[in-house]
Amino acid sequence: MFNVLLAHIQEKVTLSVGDVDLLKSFFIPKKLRKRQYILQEGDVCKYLMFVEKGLLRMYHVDDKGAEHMIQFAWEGWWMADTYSFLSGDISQYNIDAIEDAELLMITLPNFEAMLLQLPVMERYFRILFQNNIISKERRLINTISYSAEERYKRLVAAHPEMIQRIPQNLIASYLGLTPETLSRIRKKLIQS
Amino acid sequence: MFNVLLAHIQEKVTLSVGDVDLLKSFFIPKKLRKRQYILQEGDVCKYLMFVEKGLLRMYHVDDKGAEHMIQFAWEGWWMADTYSFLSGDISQYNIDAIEDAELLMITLPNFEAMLLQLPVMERYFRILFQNNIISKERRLINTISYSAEERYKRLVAAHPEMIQRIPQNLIASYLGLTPETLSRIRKKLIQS
DNA sequence: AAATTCAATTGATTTACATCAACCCGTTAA
DNA sequence: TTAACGGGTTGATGTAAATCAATTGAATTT
Repeated sequence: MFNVLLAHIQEKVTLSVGDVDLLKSFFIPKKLRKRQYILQEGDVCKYLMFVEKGLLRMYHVDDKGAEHMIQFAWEGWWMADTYSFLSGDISQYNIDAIEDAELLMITLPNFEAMLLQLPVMERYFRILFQNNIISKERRLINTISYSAEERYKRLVAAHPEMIQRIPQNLIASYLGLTPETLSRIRKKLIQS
Repeated sequence: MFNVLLAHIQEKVTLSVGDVDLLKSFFIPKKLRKRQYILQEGDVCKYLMFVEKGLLRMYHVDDKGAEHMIQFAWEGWWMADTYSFLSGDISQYNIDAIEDAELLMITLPNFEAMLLQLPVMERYFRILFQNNIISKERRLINTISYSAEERYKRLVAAHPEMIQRIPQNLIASYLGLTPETLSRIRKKLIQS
């Protein structure tokens, strides 16, 4: 159950055997069926979630009812509305499962306790957040600087796994496009 | 010289008098004139920079020579190409001064030494990076989900200081717009 | 104070992408 | 076995924002 999480942490920092047991005690395991919500707009995001298995998406629904994909997370990724989780304010976002999933979840009180009792986890999360900033920045540059076609090509180059695993209409939304536009772009790229 | 930085850190964590002296020793002060580069595309970002005074911008230049503003930083903000700084790879970005500036800079070796010698700074940077993720996520949602006019209105509401202090053509670029489009949006909003 | 550069505005035109609508295919389900 | 649904494609049309171009005004430099 904790295999993926422990591997992920031990890539970045060192844990003793005692640390591992203590660490595990802060988490709650949870299984999700495909299409099942774990966070809905208007609720507070009570957990930081690590994906042991499966695939999640976080998305925002705008005034016109259109969905905008913020993030995907599969094995080895964390997922949460960071702002809602840390502040306790209600979330603007939804999180649900694209594929059946197994999660390890931690509450804010447990997260804070964990950081105090296992100071090495401050380092783990600092590094994790660092990397997160880098990838968010990249994505932002891409959306601001490039055309739809270039954005898609860059995504294929940078994250081919995403293209394979995630339905095309969700990829379109992630790129800030309609499904029709992405379909036409792909057609054009295949032909040339 | 260290007033703004120390206040910023002590908002988030507690430093002893000894800590403060040690902390200061890791930083290099630097003054920048308006228009002066501190990072150019193709160079490695050697420093994490804290702005004590003045105003900086980080931007990306695309294939067609167009500039895209990634971030602004004034008193109390950190600035760097995080990826280049941490990885040592060359940067795709430029950083220069919009107004004369005074910086406190730290190298990667000193950054790492600081985190080891002052573990409380792990916490400070974890919190800093957390907040950074939240604001990057917000900006991304805005660019993906809203029209040009709505994006501008949301920026005015969220960061009125930015509108006052930063030239309009740079704001346009930050929003992913041409200066002409932003000018027309403003005209329309003033009239109504 | 003249000259040069930089920033903002306005108008005319173009274009990338969205929207609307119909249709197809494969899966799930009644 | 026939609906019903989700996901993808294709075509016709609309529109928000980009591009191109000219003008004015501010700010720097000489």
